[in-house]
Amino acid sequence: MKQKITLKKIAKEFDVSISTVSKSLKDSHEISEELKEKIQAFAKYYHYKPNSLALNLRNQKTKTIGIIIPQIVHHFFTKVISGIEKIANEKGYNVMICMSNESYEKEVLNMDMLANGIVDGIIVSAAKETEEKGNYSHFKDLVYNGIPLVMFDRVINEIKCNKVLTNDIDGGYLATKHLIDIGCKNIAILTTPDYVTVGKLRKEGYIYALNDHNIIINNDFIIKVDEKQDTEAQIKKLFTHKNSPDGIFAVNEIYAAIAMKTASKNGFKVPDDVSVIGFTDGLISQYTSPSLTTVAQHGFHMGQKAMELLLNEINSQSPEYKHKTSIIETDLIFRESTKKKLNNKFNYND
Amino acid sequence: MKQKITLKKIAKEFDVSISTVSKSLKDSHEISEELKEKIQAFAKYYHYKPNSLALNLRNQKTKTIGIIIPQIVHHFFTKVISGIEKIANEKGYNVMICMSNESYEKEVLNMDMLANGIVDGIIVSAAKETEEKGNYSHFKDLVYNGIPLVMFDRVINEIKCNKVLTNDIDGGYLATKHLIDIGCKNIAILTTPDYVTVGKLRKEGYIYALNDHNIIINNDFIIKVDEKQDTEAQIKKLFTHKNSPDGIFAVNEIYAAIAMKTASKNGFKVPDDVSVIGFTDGLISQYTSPSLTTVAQHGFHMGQKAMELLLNEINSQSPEYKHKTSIIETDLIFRESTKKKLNNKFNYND
DNA sequence: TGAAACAACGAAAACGTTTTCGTGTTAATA
DNA sequence: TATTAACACGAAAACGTTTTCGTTGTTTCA
Repeated sequence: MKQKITLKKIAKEFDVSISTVSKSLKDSHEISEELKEKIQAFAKYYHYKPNSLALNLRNQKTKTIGIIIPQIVHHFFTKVISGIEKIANEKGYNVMICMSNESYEKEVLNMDMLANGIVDGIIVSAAKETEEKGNYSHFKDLVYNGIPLVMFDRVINEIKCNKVLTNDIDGGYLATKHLIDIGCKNIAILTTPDYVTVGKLRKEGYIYALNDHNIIINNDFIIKVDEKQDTEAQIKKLFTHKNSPDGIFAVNEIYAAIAMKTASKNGFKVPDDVSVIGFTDGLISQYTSPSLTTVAQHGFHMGQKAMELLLNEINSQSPEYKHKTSIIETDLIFRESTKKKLNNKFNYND
Repeated sequence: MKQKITLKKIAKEFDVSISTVSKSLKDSHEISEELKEKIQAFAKYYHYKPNSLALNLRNQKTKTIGIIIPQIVHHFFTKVISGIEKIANEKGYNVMICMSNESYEKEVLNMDMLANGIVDGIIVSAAKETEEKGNYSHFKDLVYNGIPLVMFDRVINEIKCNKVLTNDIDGGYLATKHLIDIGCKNIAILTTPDYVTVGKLRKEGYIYALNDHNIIINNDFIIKVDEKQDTEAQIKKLFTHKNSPDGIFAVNEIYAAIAMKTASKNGFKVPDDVSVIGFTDGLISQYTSPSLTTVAQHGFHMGQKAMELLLNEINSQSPEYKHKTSIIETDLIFRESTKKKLNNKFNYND
């Protein structure tokens, strides 16, 4: 591999000192116009670019931030990344993305790697395994070392850092209430095991909504999907029961899509026999048919907010920076997988 | 922000030299057991980790590779990233992902940024704008500077570097031939403008297949989707024509999904009235209904291959490394959006 | 003519490592 | 007792920058 051109090499070429070259390229008044021009021309010809590593080392900052996400093949996370990247770019920052693949060990590894000087701050969404294990010492170390940190979506309460989260409870409530509003009586939920915080919270919203409307919770209608098993088989139970649901709230769009397919296969029409509502406004929701009514999570906005909070902390000089938590509200997007609202009587709740 | 612990600080603490500390932490035999233990304990207590920037600068390599992709909210690209990341990880490399957002300028910017020492090699898929402009000097500079480079999917022929590409012509051929095989006579294609190479190639495959089966090309059936306009409106023309297609080949899954919706809206049933086949096996293809027959592009595999080629070049000492081109074949995935193959007569082509 | 000002450049430190090559002390050997 | 080996450590260079603070040699002014 060809050797890159450096200040030292230019210096040798003109038989001057490194300082002189550096100053010339910065157009310093200390250097004669004549010499400057020659050096600048030479540098340009050889495409001289200062070595970033050296600069970063000297400046003790890299203008790079790190992101650790559980998965990259995931619409929501890529939306968040886009949001982060937009703000980062506007402020002259670069972005380094790492994947934990939902593994605790990889999350720790990535964090160690990022924390050793190569980034000015870190944005992370916790791996499922981390949430399951409950071992958060790597986050604590990060905070202890004073490295700016923002957690988003899958945040950990006991870590003192900036946080950006979806109002999951409210989202779950909204979704469930919408099913109630359109006349559903038997409302099921497809959720995750409780250690996945967002699933748990969305389920709480579901329960609040049912309680508020005096609907009795039916535990047969709460399906905690185990992803190690066959998802469809677990959902199928809903339709083979004696009383099947007329509304389904899925905490993500994959579960919603599978629910719609499973419903069809078992002779239930969406939305006539059963209304389905999802969470996260991804591609599936838009392009499946019937298209999916869903709770929009505004991932792009979350990313922007996360980056803003991170920049705040990075640029804050004060040693006892005050961490912020930003809650992003959800919105319902009405599409074809839920029945239209009944308009033949007044709805005092509106 | 708290100051990070460094060799220098440890050295001062024990009133020894930096070298002694460094050697102690590397468990060098040159240092007495007694001192080593003390220093190691101290370092561990304060979570000492060598500064990566300093190490990278010294070693003249970073064990990091850069990826530049046009978009991140895109199933195929995230699949490729996963593949790259898997191999990278196995070999102890980290991955830095940048987005060009299909912009030539951002592509150049990202490349300049990566090329200044912070990565050992770069994997890139060109932005649409770059393909449109035809200005490839940033790639040439990279190669000129001897920085290992792999291009994938959207590759540029005249750049001398490693390449990984989908057999797009063959994929287009396969898709079209399948439509012919199931009995379609009027086959339309939804493609991109010609400057998007992959779209152009897939269209070529389409044309080859039609020619091979003596079907006359109908220019009304070749829709080059202009994404600045309303996509659905452009597709709708197909169904309002006097003779509408009974088969549609879409060069990506979004176009396919929109085609299916548009067909439905205009009273055409999929697959009974019109069979639809897509390209790229993404989430939409799997979860839409009817689920989409599609040409699988094997993004994960492409990513793995790209990383392997890159590592080959990085680890190659020889100055005139021989670049390789790896072509990844496509596969048809049969689902519900195309009619079943007719089995009532022998098909000698099978 | 002497001091002061200025122009044009170089030396060196600093960022944090690793590693080669000393160097001084003690112990073993001839 | 003189030489050598082993031991335990330090100095310094190197990676590539930037920047502060000299250090020259020339010019200006009283």
